[in-house]
Amino acid sequence: MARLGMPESDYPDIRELHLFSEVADEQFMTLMRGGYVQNFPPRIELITEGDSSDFLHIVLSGSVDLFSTWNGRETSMATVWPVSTFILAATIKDAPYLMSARTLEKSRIALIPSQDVRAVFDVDQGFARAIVTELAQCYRSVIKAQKDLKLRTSLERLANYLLLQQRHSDDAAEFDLRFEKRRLASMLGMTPENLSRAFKALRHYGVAIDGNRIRIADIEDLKRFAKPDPLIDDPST
Amino acid sequence: MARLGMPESDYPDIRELHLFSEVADEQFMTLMRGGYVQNFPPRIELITEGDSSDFLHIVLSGSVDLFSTWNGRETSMATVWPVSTFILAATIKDAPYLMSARTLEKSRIALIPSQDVRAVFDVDQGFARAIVTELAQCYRSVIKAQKDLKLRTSLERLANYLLLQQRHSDDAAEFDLRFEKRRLASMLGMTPENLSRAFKALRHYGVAIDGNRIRIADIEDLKRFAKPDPLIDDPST
DNA sequence: CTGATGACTTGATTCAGATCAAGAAAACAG
DNA sequence: CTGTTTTCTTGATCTGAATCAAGTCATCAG
Repeated sequence: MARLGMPESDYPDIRELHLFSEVADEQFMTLMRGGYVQNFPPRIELITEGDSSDFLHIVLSGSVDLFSTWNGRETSMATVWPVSTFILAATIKDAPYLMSARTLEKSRIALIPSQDVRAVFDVDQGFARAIVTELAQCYRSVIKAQKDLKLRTSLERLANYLLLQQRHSDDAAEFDLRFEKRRLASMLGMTPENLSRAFKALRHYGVAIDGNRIRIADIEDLKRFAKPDPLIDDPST
Repeated sequence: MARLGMPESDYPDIRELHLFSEVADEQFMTLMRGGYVQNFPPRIELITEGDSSDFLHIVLSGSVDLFSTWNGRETSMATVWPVSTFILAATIKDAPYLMSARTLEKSRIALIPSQDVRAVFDVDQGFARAIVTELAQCYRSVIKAQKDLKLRTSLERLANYLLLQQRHSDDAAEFDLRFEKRRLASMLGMTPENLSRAFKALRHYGVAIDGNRIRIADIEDLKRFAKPDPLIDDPST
């Protein structure tokens, strides 16, 4: 967890992010020079909801769980994979975090002071445009998640999640779940026990599970049940 | 529903919107000249999810329900009151609508061609900045809604909704519900039957209901149950 | 006023999903 | 390798909420 300056070797990965690709060189260097990089062990809480947003975070490697709590309950809201940013909205608005974040595994995180982000946003047209696109994308993702939650049962959510993960694995008939089941359950808005039962229930539609390994015998069969909809399940639109 | 040009009398209301307040006069006029205004009767579907986003919509009077459907089910996602815009994200991204919209009552709606919005966005720094703020605000609103849904029971959601409406009514002990109960139920993610029972259940915490009239006998009592949290319930943060 | 329509309420029942409890399997530390 | 811890699974039970079915109330056109 030692504090390092931002190593130049990390610049290219960040530069390739949609968010930074159109920033002028000079402004990009301003952001990089002001930022730094930390390596975190697993399960470290990076930010806590309610705190003020001092840094824009970028996951360079590992993964990060965004979660929220209320009245002793907790729920996973999203998982952030490399290379992407999180809590952009709070940074831009200079408002408190609405979600907490913790590392899921050993992770390398870049931190860029929020005031630098806001300053560059004010002077760099390309950066401003990229931020707009990014925020619009984030907004639409959450809307899709909300539709998923309000319109589907937990079994339907799981079925569609599996179809999406399969596409993510180049349509292979077999693939591994990307994270542990207890968190998957929380993401899908259900308990671990119920997830276990849901996997069993999907056997009727040709889904076999062995540990983290998923095998989908007949995609069309599963699709008939899951009824995937690009307006909910397609992350790109 | 007759098509009108945009009457100049509507300019001031739109100009006062946060989104347009920083736009240069010239660009503002461009947007206004390209737009137009329509009056719609109640329950007219303005846009349908999946369609391409040709216009940015602005509610000048009346109100609009944003809802989504899947597999024969339907849910209300949000209600838009004057004067504000909707489907900004789709307009900016030039992506299909994720939600449908219908008027709840007789409503006056301004429509501004999406391509004009994108064009002005490209040349007007003040507009770009306002769009970012607006999108960040929208994003955070949906995150709050999702926390509300995932972390609370329907009874808790109703209790917090009532507390919010009361604040909205200048903390009066009595106030009217702003829309019909069947839509409130859908907004809160429950059935009309269950909403009815939820109102009865809240009598234990001093909530009296007569038609659309709500009376909260002891706010502190209700708060003890509802446990309102600014990170979920405060629309301004 | 009267009948019709749609909104709301109430009760009975069903169902999805949570909770509780315990055991099995896997991961991990020493 | 061994004991410990954690995750995962399975079964039993409970609960929040949906559904089904009637009935009440309000609104409104004629």
